[in-house]
Amino acid sequence: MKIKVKGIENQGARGKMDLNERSMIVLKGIIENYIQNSEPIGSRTLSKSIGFNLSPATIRNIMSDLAESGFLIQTHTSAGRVPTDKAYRFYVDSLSKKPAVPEQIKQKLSPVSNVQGTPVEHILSKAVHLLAELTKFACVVSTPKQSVSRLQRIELIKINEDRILVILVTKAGVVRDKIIFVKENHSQEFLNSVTSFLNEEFKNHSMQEIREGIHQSIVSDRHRYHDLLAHAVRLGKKAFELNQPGEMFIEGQMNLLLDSHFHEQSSVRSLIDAFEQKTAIMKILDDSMKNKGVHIYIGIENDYEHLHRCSLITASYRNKQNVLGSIGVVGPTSMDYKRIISTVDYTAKMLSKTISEQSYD
Amino acid sequence: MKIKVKGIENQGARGKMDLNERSMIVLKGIIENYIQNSEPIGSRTLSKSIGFNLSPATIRNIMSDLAESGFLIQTHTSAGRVPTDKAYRFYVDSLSKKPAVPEQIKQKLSPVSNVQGTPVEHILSKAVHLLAELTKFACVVSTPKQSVSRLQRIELIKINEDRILVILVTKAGVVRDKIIFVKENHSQEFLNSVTSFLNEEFKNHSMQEIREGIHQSIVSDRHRYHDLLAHAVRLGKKAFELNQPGEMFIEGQMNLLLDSHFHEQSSVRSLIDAFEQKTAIMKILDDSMKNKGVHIYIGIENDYEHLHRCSLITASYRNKQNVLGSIGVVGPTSMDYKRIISTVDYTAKMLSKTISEQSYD
DNA sequence: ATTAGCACTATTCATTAATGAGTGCTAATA
DNA sequence: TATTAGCACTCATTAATGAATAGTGCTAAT
Repeated sequence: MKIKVKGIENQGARGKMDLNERSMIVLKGIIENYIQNSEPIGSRTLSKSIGFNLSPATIRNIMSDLAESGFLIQTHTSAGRVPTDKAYRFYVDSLSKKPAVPEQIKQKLSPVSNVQGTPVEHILSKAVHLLAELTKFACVVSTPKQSVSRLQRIELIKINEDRILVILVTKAGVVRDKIIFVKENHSQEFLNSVTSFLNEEFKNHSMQEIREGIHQSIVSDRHRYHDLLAHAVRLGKKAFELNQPGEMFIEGQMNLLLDSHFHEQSSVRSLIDAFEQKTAIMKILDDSMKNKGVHIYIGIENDYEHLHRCSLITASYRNKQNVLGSIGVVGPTSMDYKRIISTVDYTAKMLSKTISEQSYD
Repeated sequence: MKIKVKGIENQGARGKMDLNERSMIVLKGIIENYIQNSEPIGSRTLSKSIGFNLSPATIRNIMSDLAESGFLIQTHTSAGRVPTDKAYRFYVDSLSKKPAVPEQIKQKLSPVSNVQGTPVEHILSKAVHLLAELTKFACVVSTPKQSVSRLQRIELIKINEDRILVILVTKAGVVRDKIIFVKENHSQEFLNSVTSFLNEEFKNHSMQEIREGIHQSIVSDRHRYHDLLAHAVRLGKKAFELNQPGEMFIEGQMNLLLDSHFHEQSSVRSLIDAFEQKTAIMKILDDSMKNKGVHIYIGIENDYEHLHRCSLITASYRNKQNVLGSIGVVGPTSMDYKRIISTVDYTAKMLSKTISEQSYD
């Protein structure tokens, strides 16, 4: 991932820098210009706009080298050169890790924290909405993962002879419900016993732990409960089964189709597919939950082919205990990385703060 | 809304029909062709495609009349004519109210009914997803209205000294949660008393009724409860306050931008705006809940200016007791009304059936 | 009342030429 | 030896032109 330059080691007239560094400047110049204007810049214009005193011809040589080592490509013979994914990768790696967040953006995102007693889903959807408005790209957020979140409370409510409504409240403040079907006709009183047993036993444990431990935990308590026990095992098992796939909110998809980089028929189809299937983007969001900080997936780095012309900037959000989910931006590879990275980072932090305050601890 | 024709009353050679009826046939022909091909049809081609033996010249005269009475417009002097909103209105009004649903569509929608124990939101999102896939337009569905749905159960769960989690379960199978903030530090036991009081008092009542009646109902019971009462009033009031705006799921927005009718810059902007704001579409969905059956809003008939180039086809869905919400399609005014109407109608019915089965009765 | 025929109009498409941005190479330069 | 000026070349974009086409409107004949 290092820049490769033709093997000339001479220090230039201005002493300070070798060729290597100089070509980095040129590359950066090209990238930033392309990000701004979405069109290739010529050697002449670049030679003026760049701080250095370099003639167009020299820049042409450098550009030629950069093209050879895979940082630039030409769409046709006499067109300017355009950055490749490799170039963007170099660019974002060279950015200082913590870009400042403009005050204006902070202002616009402030409504996220202004949510007394709203369900987590609403906070998420507000956040992703604002993010889309700010970035003018498509934005996604995954809802808190059930498996890692810890149990605050479980309720079993009898619906009729064979149906029980299960409500799971997690520490993260997420309420999940589902219906389970049973063969025996339990009374609500009986369900209440089971409920308090399950609450007592499993409060503060993660869903994952509960699913894994429910059998043995109950078995070890066998002498305490009798008839209750067998049923509690059965009900609990069903209740804690997670059968809901992770959800995802999407906003601003239409912004993408407006973007000049996706004007071709084929790109549009790809995008529609990517957002219709959801699984690919979901996987990336899941992946980004593994490590802290902002994650950047540039073009071809995405496993999913339909996203090869996109970059994704994601960051996980969390409460005090756990990483819960991820929020991110999907845009063209030529997006303004500085701005988007800082915005996503800030949004994720706001989200974490807000949700932590709402969490049930 | 009647067709206006130049006042010639003579019965033609083929006897059966006067001019009025004949021009209707012509109009219908133009509309159906335009729906199919998205481009104006000429008098010559139309004269062949139409069943009648009418010369192009005659058709031109008729078209001229239709244009004069506002059913057709010309984009430029020598172009074919294109149907106006008025024409589409005539067209859908002339359709038999119950078009058949193709078996293929029924097949594709069958997954909607295949949902053991899934929350209503998931059913809705699956339905709207499939509808978008089928119609290739943008589709929307509103979540069940809180106000009309009847209470199945309320739960009050203590979170900490000043926060209580309220869970409302409605007969429709919707679970809503929110946190309320209180000044007094109630024990969970106390909350349990309040809970069972509220459940006993208000089960099977609509949220609307509860909100209106909570005061007097409790007052009339004053002699039964003492300290409990004052608090129950306070808590209940907060608990049943609806502070969540109606939600809406959207799918397939991107399909619209692919459509040739929205290729102009300005149309695209309008669409993005309409889907970003949501309120306008939400209002239409709400409106369509008032009456049974399929509702059709054509172009200019929509109050919201940004939707003037769209038609909306909506239908409400319900459980056994109440109308809950609406599902609909947003497409160009030149959509294939026959197909879309029957598809939306069928989807709404499937949805009603599925949700009724899941409802808690 | 209907229709054939013709003049008229506007779009669309392909062709052409002019323009211009940008590169690659070579020879001159510091 | 690195840099630069100069020039030829390529390719895309644009505008202008003209032919072909689809369609109407009107008038006169049926």
